[in-house]
Amino acid sequence: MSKSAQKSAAEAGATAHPRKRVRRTPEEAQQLILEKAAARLQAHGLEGLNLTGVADDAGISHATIIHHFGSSDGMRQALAQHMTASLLRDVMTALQGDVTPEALCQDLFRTIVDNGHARLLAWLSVDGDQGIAPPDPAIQRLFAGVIEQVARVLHRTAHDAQTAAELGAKPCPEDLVRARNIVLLIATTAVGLGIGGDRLGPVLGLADPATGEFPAWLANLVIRHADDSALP
Amino acid sequence: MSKSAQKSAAEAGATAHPRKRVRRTPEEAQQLILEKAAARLQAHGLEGLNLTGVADDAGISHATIIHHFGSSDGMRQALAQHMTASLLRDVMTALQGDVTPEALCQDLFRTIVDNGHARLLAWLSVDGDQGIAPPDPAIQRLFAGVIEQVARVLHRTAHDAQTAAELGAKPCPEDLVRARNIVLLIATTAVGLGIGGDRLGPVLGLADPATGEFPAWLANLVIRHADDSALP
DNA sequence: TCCACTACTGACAATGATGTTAATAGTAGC
DNA sequence: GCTACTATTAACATCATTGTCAGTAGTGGA
Repeated sequence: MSKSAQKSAAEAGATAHPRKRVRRTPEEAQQLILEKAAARLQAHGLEGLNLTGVADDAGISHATIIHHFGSSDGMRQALAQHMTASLLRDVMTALQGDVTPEALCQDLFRTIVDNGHARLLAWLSVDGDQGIAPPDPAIQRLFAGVIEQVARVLHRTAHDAQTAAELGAKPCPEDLVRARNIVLLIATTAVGLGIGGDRLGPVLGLADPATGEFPAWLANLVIRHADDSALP
Repeated sequence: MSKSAQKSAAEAGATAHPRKRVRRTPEEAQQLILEKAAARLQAHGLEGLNLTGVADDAGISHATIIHHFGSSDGMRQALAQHMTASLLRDVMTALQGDVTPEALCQDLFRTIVDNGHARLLAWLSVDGDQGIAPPDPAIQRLFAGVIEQVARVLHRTAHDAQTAAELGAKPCPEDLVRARNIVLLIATTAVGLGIGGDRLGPVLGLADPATGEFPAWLANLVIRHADDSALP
């Protein structure tokens, strides 16, 4: 039981001096808290994502976190939304650039596994007071953008039509349907890898599923299937 | 916060009578505990999977669980192995029967989502003292069997060779490689769906990802790709 | 300068989970 | 029946975390 890594440099002195107060705007305070929370998640896993731990790292009292997020669960929900949005923005950028699907999958899986997105989502799903909160509108828009962009890539791959005009045009409905399925597949796979990949891989004879050849295989599978029609 | 559903019928009287003791063999006791634990997991989610809760449901004291499994974490590890083995046996049976891949995927996903396999794995990965324990030899064998059987199905689909002789033969190495990837893909997807499927689906415009057409789409994608060669 | 507002804090209470221990009670073997 | 063994138990001790509350201290606006 690795119940270490608590309490940062704060309160090293013997006599408990009242802490020097720093007054921030609510936005600044929330930003600071989410920053430290994300760092703790990555460094110590989810058990490090508690009020006192995050508060210590941020140099504030845990009551302050409750003040801003309402509860411990509120903090984690906010962090999940924060991380998801950031991740989706990265994916969007990659999709708009000239990153190959293989490279995108590899990057995405590695990021999710390393940064703990999957585990945070898992925690919320498992222990959260209200499960995973419904994504806010900004995240919904980001997802919609990713789907649309994937549909464009599918269309391009299938028809070899690379003119700027066609790429800018609205994707056709069939491509959108495929894109939805593909995004769901990639997202769920990423979460699954983040949770059980390190155990599942060795059992299946695949050393490091999140960074080995599996992501490339998956990307290839999805892309090559792009020009197939729907179910027979 | 549904913090109810604690304490079963036990100890309803005012005066705390000493509990009637039932002495079981260790196997019986462990069986009973795992049974009640699985039921609690399905009914109340993971927060119901604690010593006192399971003990109350089983009509025993929580110290008994510690006696048999060493710790709270030990109980959950054992439950994970128990459920995984049971699930793999079901998959094996389905693969050996004449179940279509689409139906198999749908069944598998629904089972995992409903029974909480994914969430339990998630918990172990997230909060477990030692993460997810390495699968025991029995589970390793089950996985190997599933991979081999999937390889056979791939071979059959690709070459249309349905003679009993060919089906019984050892699968060729390329089929095995594909089977490994496919099993990993299906497994991680199942876990991902169990964790975030209910939130992810609506966002992506897919109502019920675990039981809708997504599983069939995925099975189809995997099977139709079976005769493709490796990465280009 | 003063004042209202609120971000912030320390101390406390409540909770609930986990694990330990010494004692108790079934049960198998003699 | 007696005894050794151990499954089982109640009570206790520990611990972490969460949340509350009344008071404190920065800060912007008058």
